[in-house]
Amino acid sequence: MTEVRLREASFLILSALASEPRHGYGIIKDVQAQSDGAVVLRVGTLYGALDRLAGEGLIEFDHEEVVDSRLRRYYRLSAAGAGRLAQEAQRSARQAELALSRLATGNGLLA
Amino acid sequence: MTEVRLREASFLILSALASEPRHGYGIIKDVQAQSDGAVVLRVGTLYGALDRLAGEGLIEFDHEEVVDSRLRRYYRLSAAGAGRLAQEAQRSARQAELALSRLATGNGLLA
DNA sequence: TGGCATACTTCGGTGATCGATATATAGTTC
DNA sequence: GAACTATATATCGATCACCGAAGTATGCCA
Repeated sequence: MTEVRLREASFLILSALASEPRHGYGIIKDVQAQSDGAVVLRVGTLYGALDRLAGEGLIEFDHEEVVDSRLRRYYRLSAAGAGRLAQEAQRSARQAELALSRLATGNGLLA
Repeated sequence: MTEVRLREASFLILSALASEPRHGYGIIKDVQAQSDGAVVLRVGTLYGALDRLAGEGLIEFDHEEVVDSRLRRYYRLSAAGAGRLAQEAQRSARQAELALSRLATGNGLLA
């Protein structure tokens, strides 16, 4: 376990890129849509995380394009990023399942 | 979204207490067992988190006992903590499921 | 006697995220 | 045409959860 765990924001960014390459603002919108508006990814978090994730090789620069005179910089998930995301998602799912089963096992804590 | 999200360590602590009241060292052991040894909760993280979670009303002091001349301070999950854990676990499970389904939708990223 | 497991305390460091500010274009509403 | 919202990226100081390490102490086992 020297491996550093993914924070939630990083997880959501990788998840956003798992469906298709997206640009920064598109990632923010996807994360918001993904969670029914519950999770708002801050720009300060996003652009910092994008640099870091690219540095770790989990995402890659895809291409740039200009739409309505505005630059869009697209990123895609790398193979390493996909593997990492899959691993984290499985771990996360196991933890969630365990927590829910423990809560359900009549300890009277849940109404 | 003013609500602060649970970090992984805090989630695992609440999950450990979801089955029964435990003392600090017992929580560390449970988290380790929960994850087949993959997640090691550090003592510095634990005792800090315990104070914080108690301050937020998510866990409560249960009782103290002395076993083999060593003090054990037990904590239990509060009703608020159980609700919060359930909510976080459901959100986490949804996110994990979505990420996995996106990865599986033939983007060629996963071998 | 030395080592390992148990058990809690404290505290400095780090880094991911927050929150705010900045710049710029396009479209909408009054 | 002024004001506002949405789109789009950049930057930077502050915060705080978590890490990592060291300390104190007891009991058990070889």
